[in-house]
Amino acid sequence: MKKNRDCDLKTCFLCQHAIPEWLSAVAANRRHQAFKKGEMLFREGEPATGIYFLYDGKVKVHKQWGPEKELIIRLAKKGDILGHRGFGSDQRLYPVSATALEDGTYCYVNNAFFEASLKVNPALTYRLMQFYAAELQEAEKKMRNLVHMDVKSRLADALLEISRVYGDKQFTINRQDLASLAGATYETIYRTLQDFTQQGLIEAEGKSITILQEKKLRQLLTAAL
Amino acid sequence: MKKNRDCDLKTCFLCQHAIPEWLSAVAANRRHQAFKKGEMLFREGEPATGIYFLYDGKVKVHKQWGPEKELIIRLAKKGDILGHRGFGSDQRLYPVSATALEDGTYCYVNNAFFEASLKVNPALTYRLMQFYAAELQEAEKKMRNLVHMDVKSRLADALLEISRVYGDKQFTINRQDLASLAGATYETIYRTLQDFTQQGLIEAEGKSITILQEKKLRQLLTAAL
DNA sequence: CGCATTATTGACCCGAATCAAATGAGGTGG
DNA sequence: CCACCTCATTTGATTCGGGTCAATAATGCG
Repeated sequence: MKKNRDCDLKTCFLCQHAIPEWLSAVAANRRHQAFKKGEMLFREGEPATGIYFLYDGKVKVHKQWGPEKELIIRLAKKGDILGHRGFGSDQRLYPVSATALEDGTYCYVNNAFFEASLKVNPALTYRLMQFYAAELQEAEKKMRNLVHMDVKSRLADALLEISRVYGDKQFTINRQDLASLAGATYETIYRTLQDFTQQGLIEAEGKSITILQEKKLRQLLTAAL
Repeated sequence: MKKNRDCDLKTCFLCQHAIPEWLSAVAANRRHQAFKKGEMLFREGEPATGIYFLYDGKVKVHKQWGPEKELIIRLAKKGDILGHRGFGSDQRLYPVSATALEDGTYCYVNNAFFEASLKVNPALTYRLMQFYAAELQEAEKKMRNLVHMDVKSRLADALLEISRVYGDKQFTINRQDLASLAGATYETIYRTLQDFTQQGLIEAEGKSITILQEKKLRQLLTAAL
C-alpha cells in the first residue's frame, strides 16, 4: 500500500465519512502534498480555494494583528481539518493562516468538490457540523480565558493544550509561538516559564519543554476561577 | 393567522428550511414561549435539552467567570439560533447562558426531534453548518480583538455591534452588559463612554446610547491595527 | 421616609507591555 | 581559524492601561 498516495481511512476525515460510491471520486479529486516545517499552507486574506485534511504533522492556525503580532487560534494535528473557516462567509477568504510546526502531509480538495460531497453525503455534513460545534465551544471558552485569566494561567493552559495535541508530556515549541498561543509577549512568557521551572512544574531546555506536574498546572486554571 | 402560535417562515430558521412533509411534524413538536426581560432561557452547565429559535426580542449569550464576572459572547436577535452550542460535545451541557435583554418569544424543539430533522433534511444540516462556520469566524475575530485591542477600541467595537444587531444608531443597554461585551470593568467602561461623549462620538443619557459619528468609531478599530 | 441599588469619581496599585542592553549561539566568508 | 554578522536568549528598568477599592451622590422603591 502506497502510504503517501492513499488516504488512510482512519485518519482522513473526508475518506472516513465518504460513501462507498464516492471513494473513487474522492481519490480522483484529492491532492496529497508534503510540506516542510515553517511552510504556510494558506494565508489569511487569500481566497479560500479548498479544504485541507491534515494527514501528518502539526500545524498552527493563527490570525495576524498588525505587522508583528499574532494570536494562535488553535493547534491542529493528524486527522484534523484546516481551511474550513472559509465556509459560510460571502467573500470566501481564509480568515486565518496555517503554518506548519513540523514536516508533514495534507490531503487537499477544492471547494467545489467538497461542497458536492456534502450535498450527496448528509452524514459527512452532519459530522462536519458537529466538528464546527466543538470548535465553537473551544473558541468561546478560550475567549473568556483570554479576558479573565492572567498570563500565568493562560500559559499553563497553553502548555497543557500543546501536551494534549502532541500526546506527550514532552514536546518542542519555540517561545514566540508559545507567547502567541497564550496571548502574551515573548518576554513575559520567558519570565513566567522561568518561574514555572523554578517551581518544578516544568523542565525547559532549549525549545524542548517537559511537563512535570500536570496536576499543579491544572490547579492554576481552576484557581483562577 | 395566529401570529403567536405559528412560525413565521421568514424568521424561524427551522421552519424556513423544513421540507414540506415535515412542516406538520415541526408544528407538532415545537413549543412557542414568551419570555420577559431578564429571564434566562437556559443556563451554563445545565443539560442541553433542545434548541431555541429566536422569534422576537434580543438575547445575550454569555459565559460566566467566577461569581461576579461574565463575558458576553454574542448578541442574538430575531431569526437567530440559541442553544446550538450544546451540539458536538459528549456531555451535552450548555456551555453558555442565554438571558433576555427585552421581552420576546422563542420557538423551542428538543434535541431528539431536531436531530431527526437534520437526518432527513440535509439542506437544513448544510445551512446550520454554514451558520456555525460564520459564528466560528466571528468568535475567532473577537478572540484576537480581546487580546490585542485596548479598551477604547473594544468599546467602539461593542457599540457598533449593538447598533448592528438592533438595526439602529440608537439603542438601550446597561453599562454592566456593555462592560461584559467589551471585556472590561464597569468603571473603565463608564469612563471611556464619558470620553466618547465628550469627543462627540456618541450621546448617552441613562441607558440610551446614540451613535453620532459611526465613521470615527470605525477608525478607532482600524487604527488599533 | 429609610433602605438598597446604581451612578460617579478619585486614589492607588499591579500585571504585563515596552524599551533597551548585554550575552550567547550559530553561520558565512575571507 | 578568526572576524563578523545576524538572530535568539536573557535580564533589567521603566511605563502605563486598566483593574481594584473606597467614598459620595443619586435614584429608585417598598
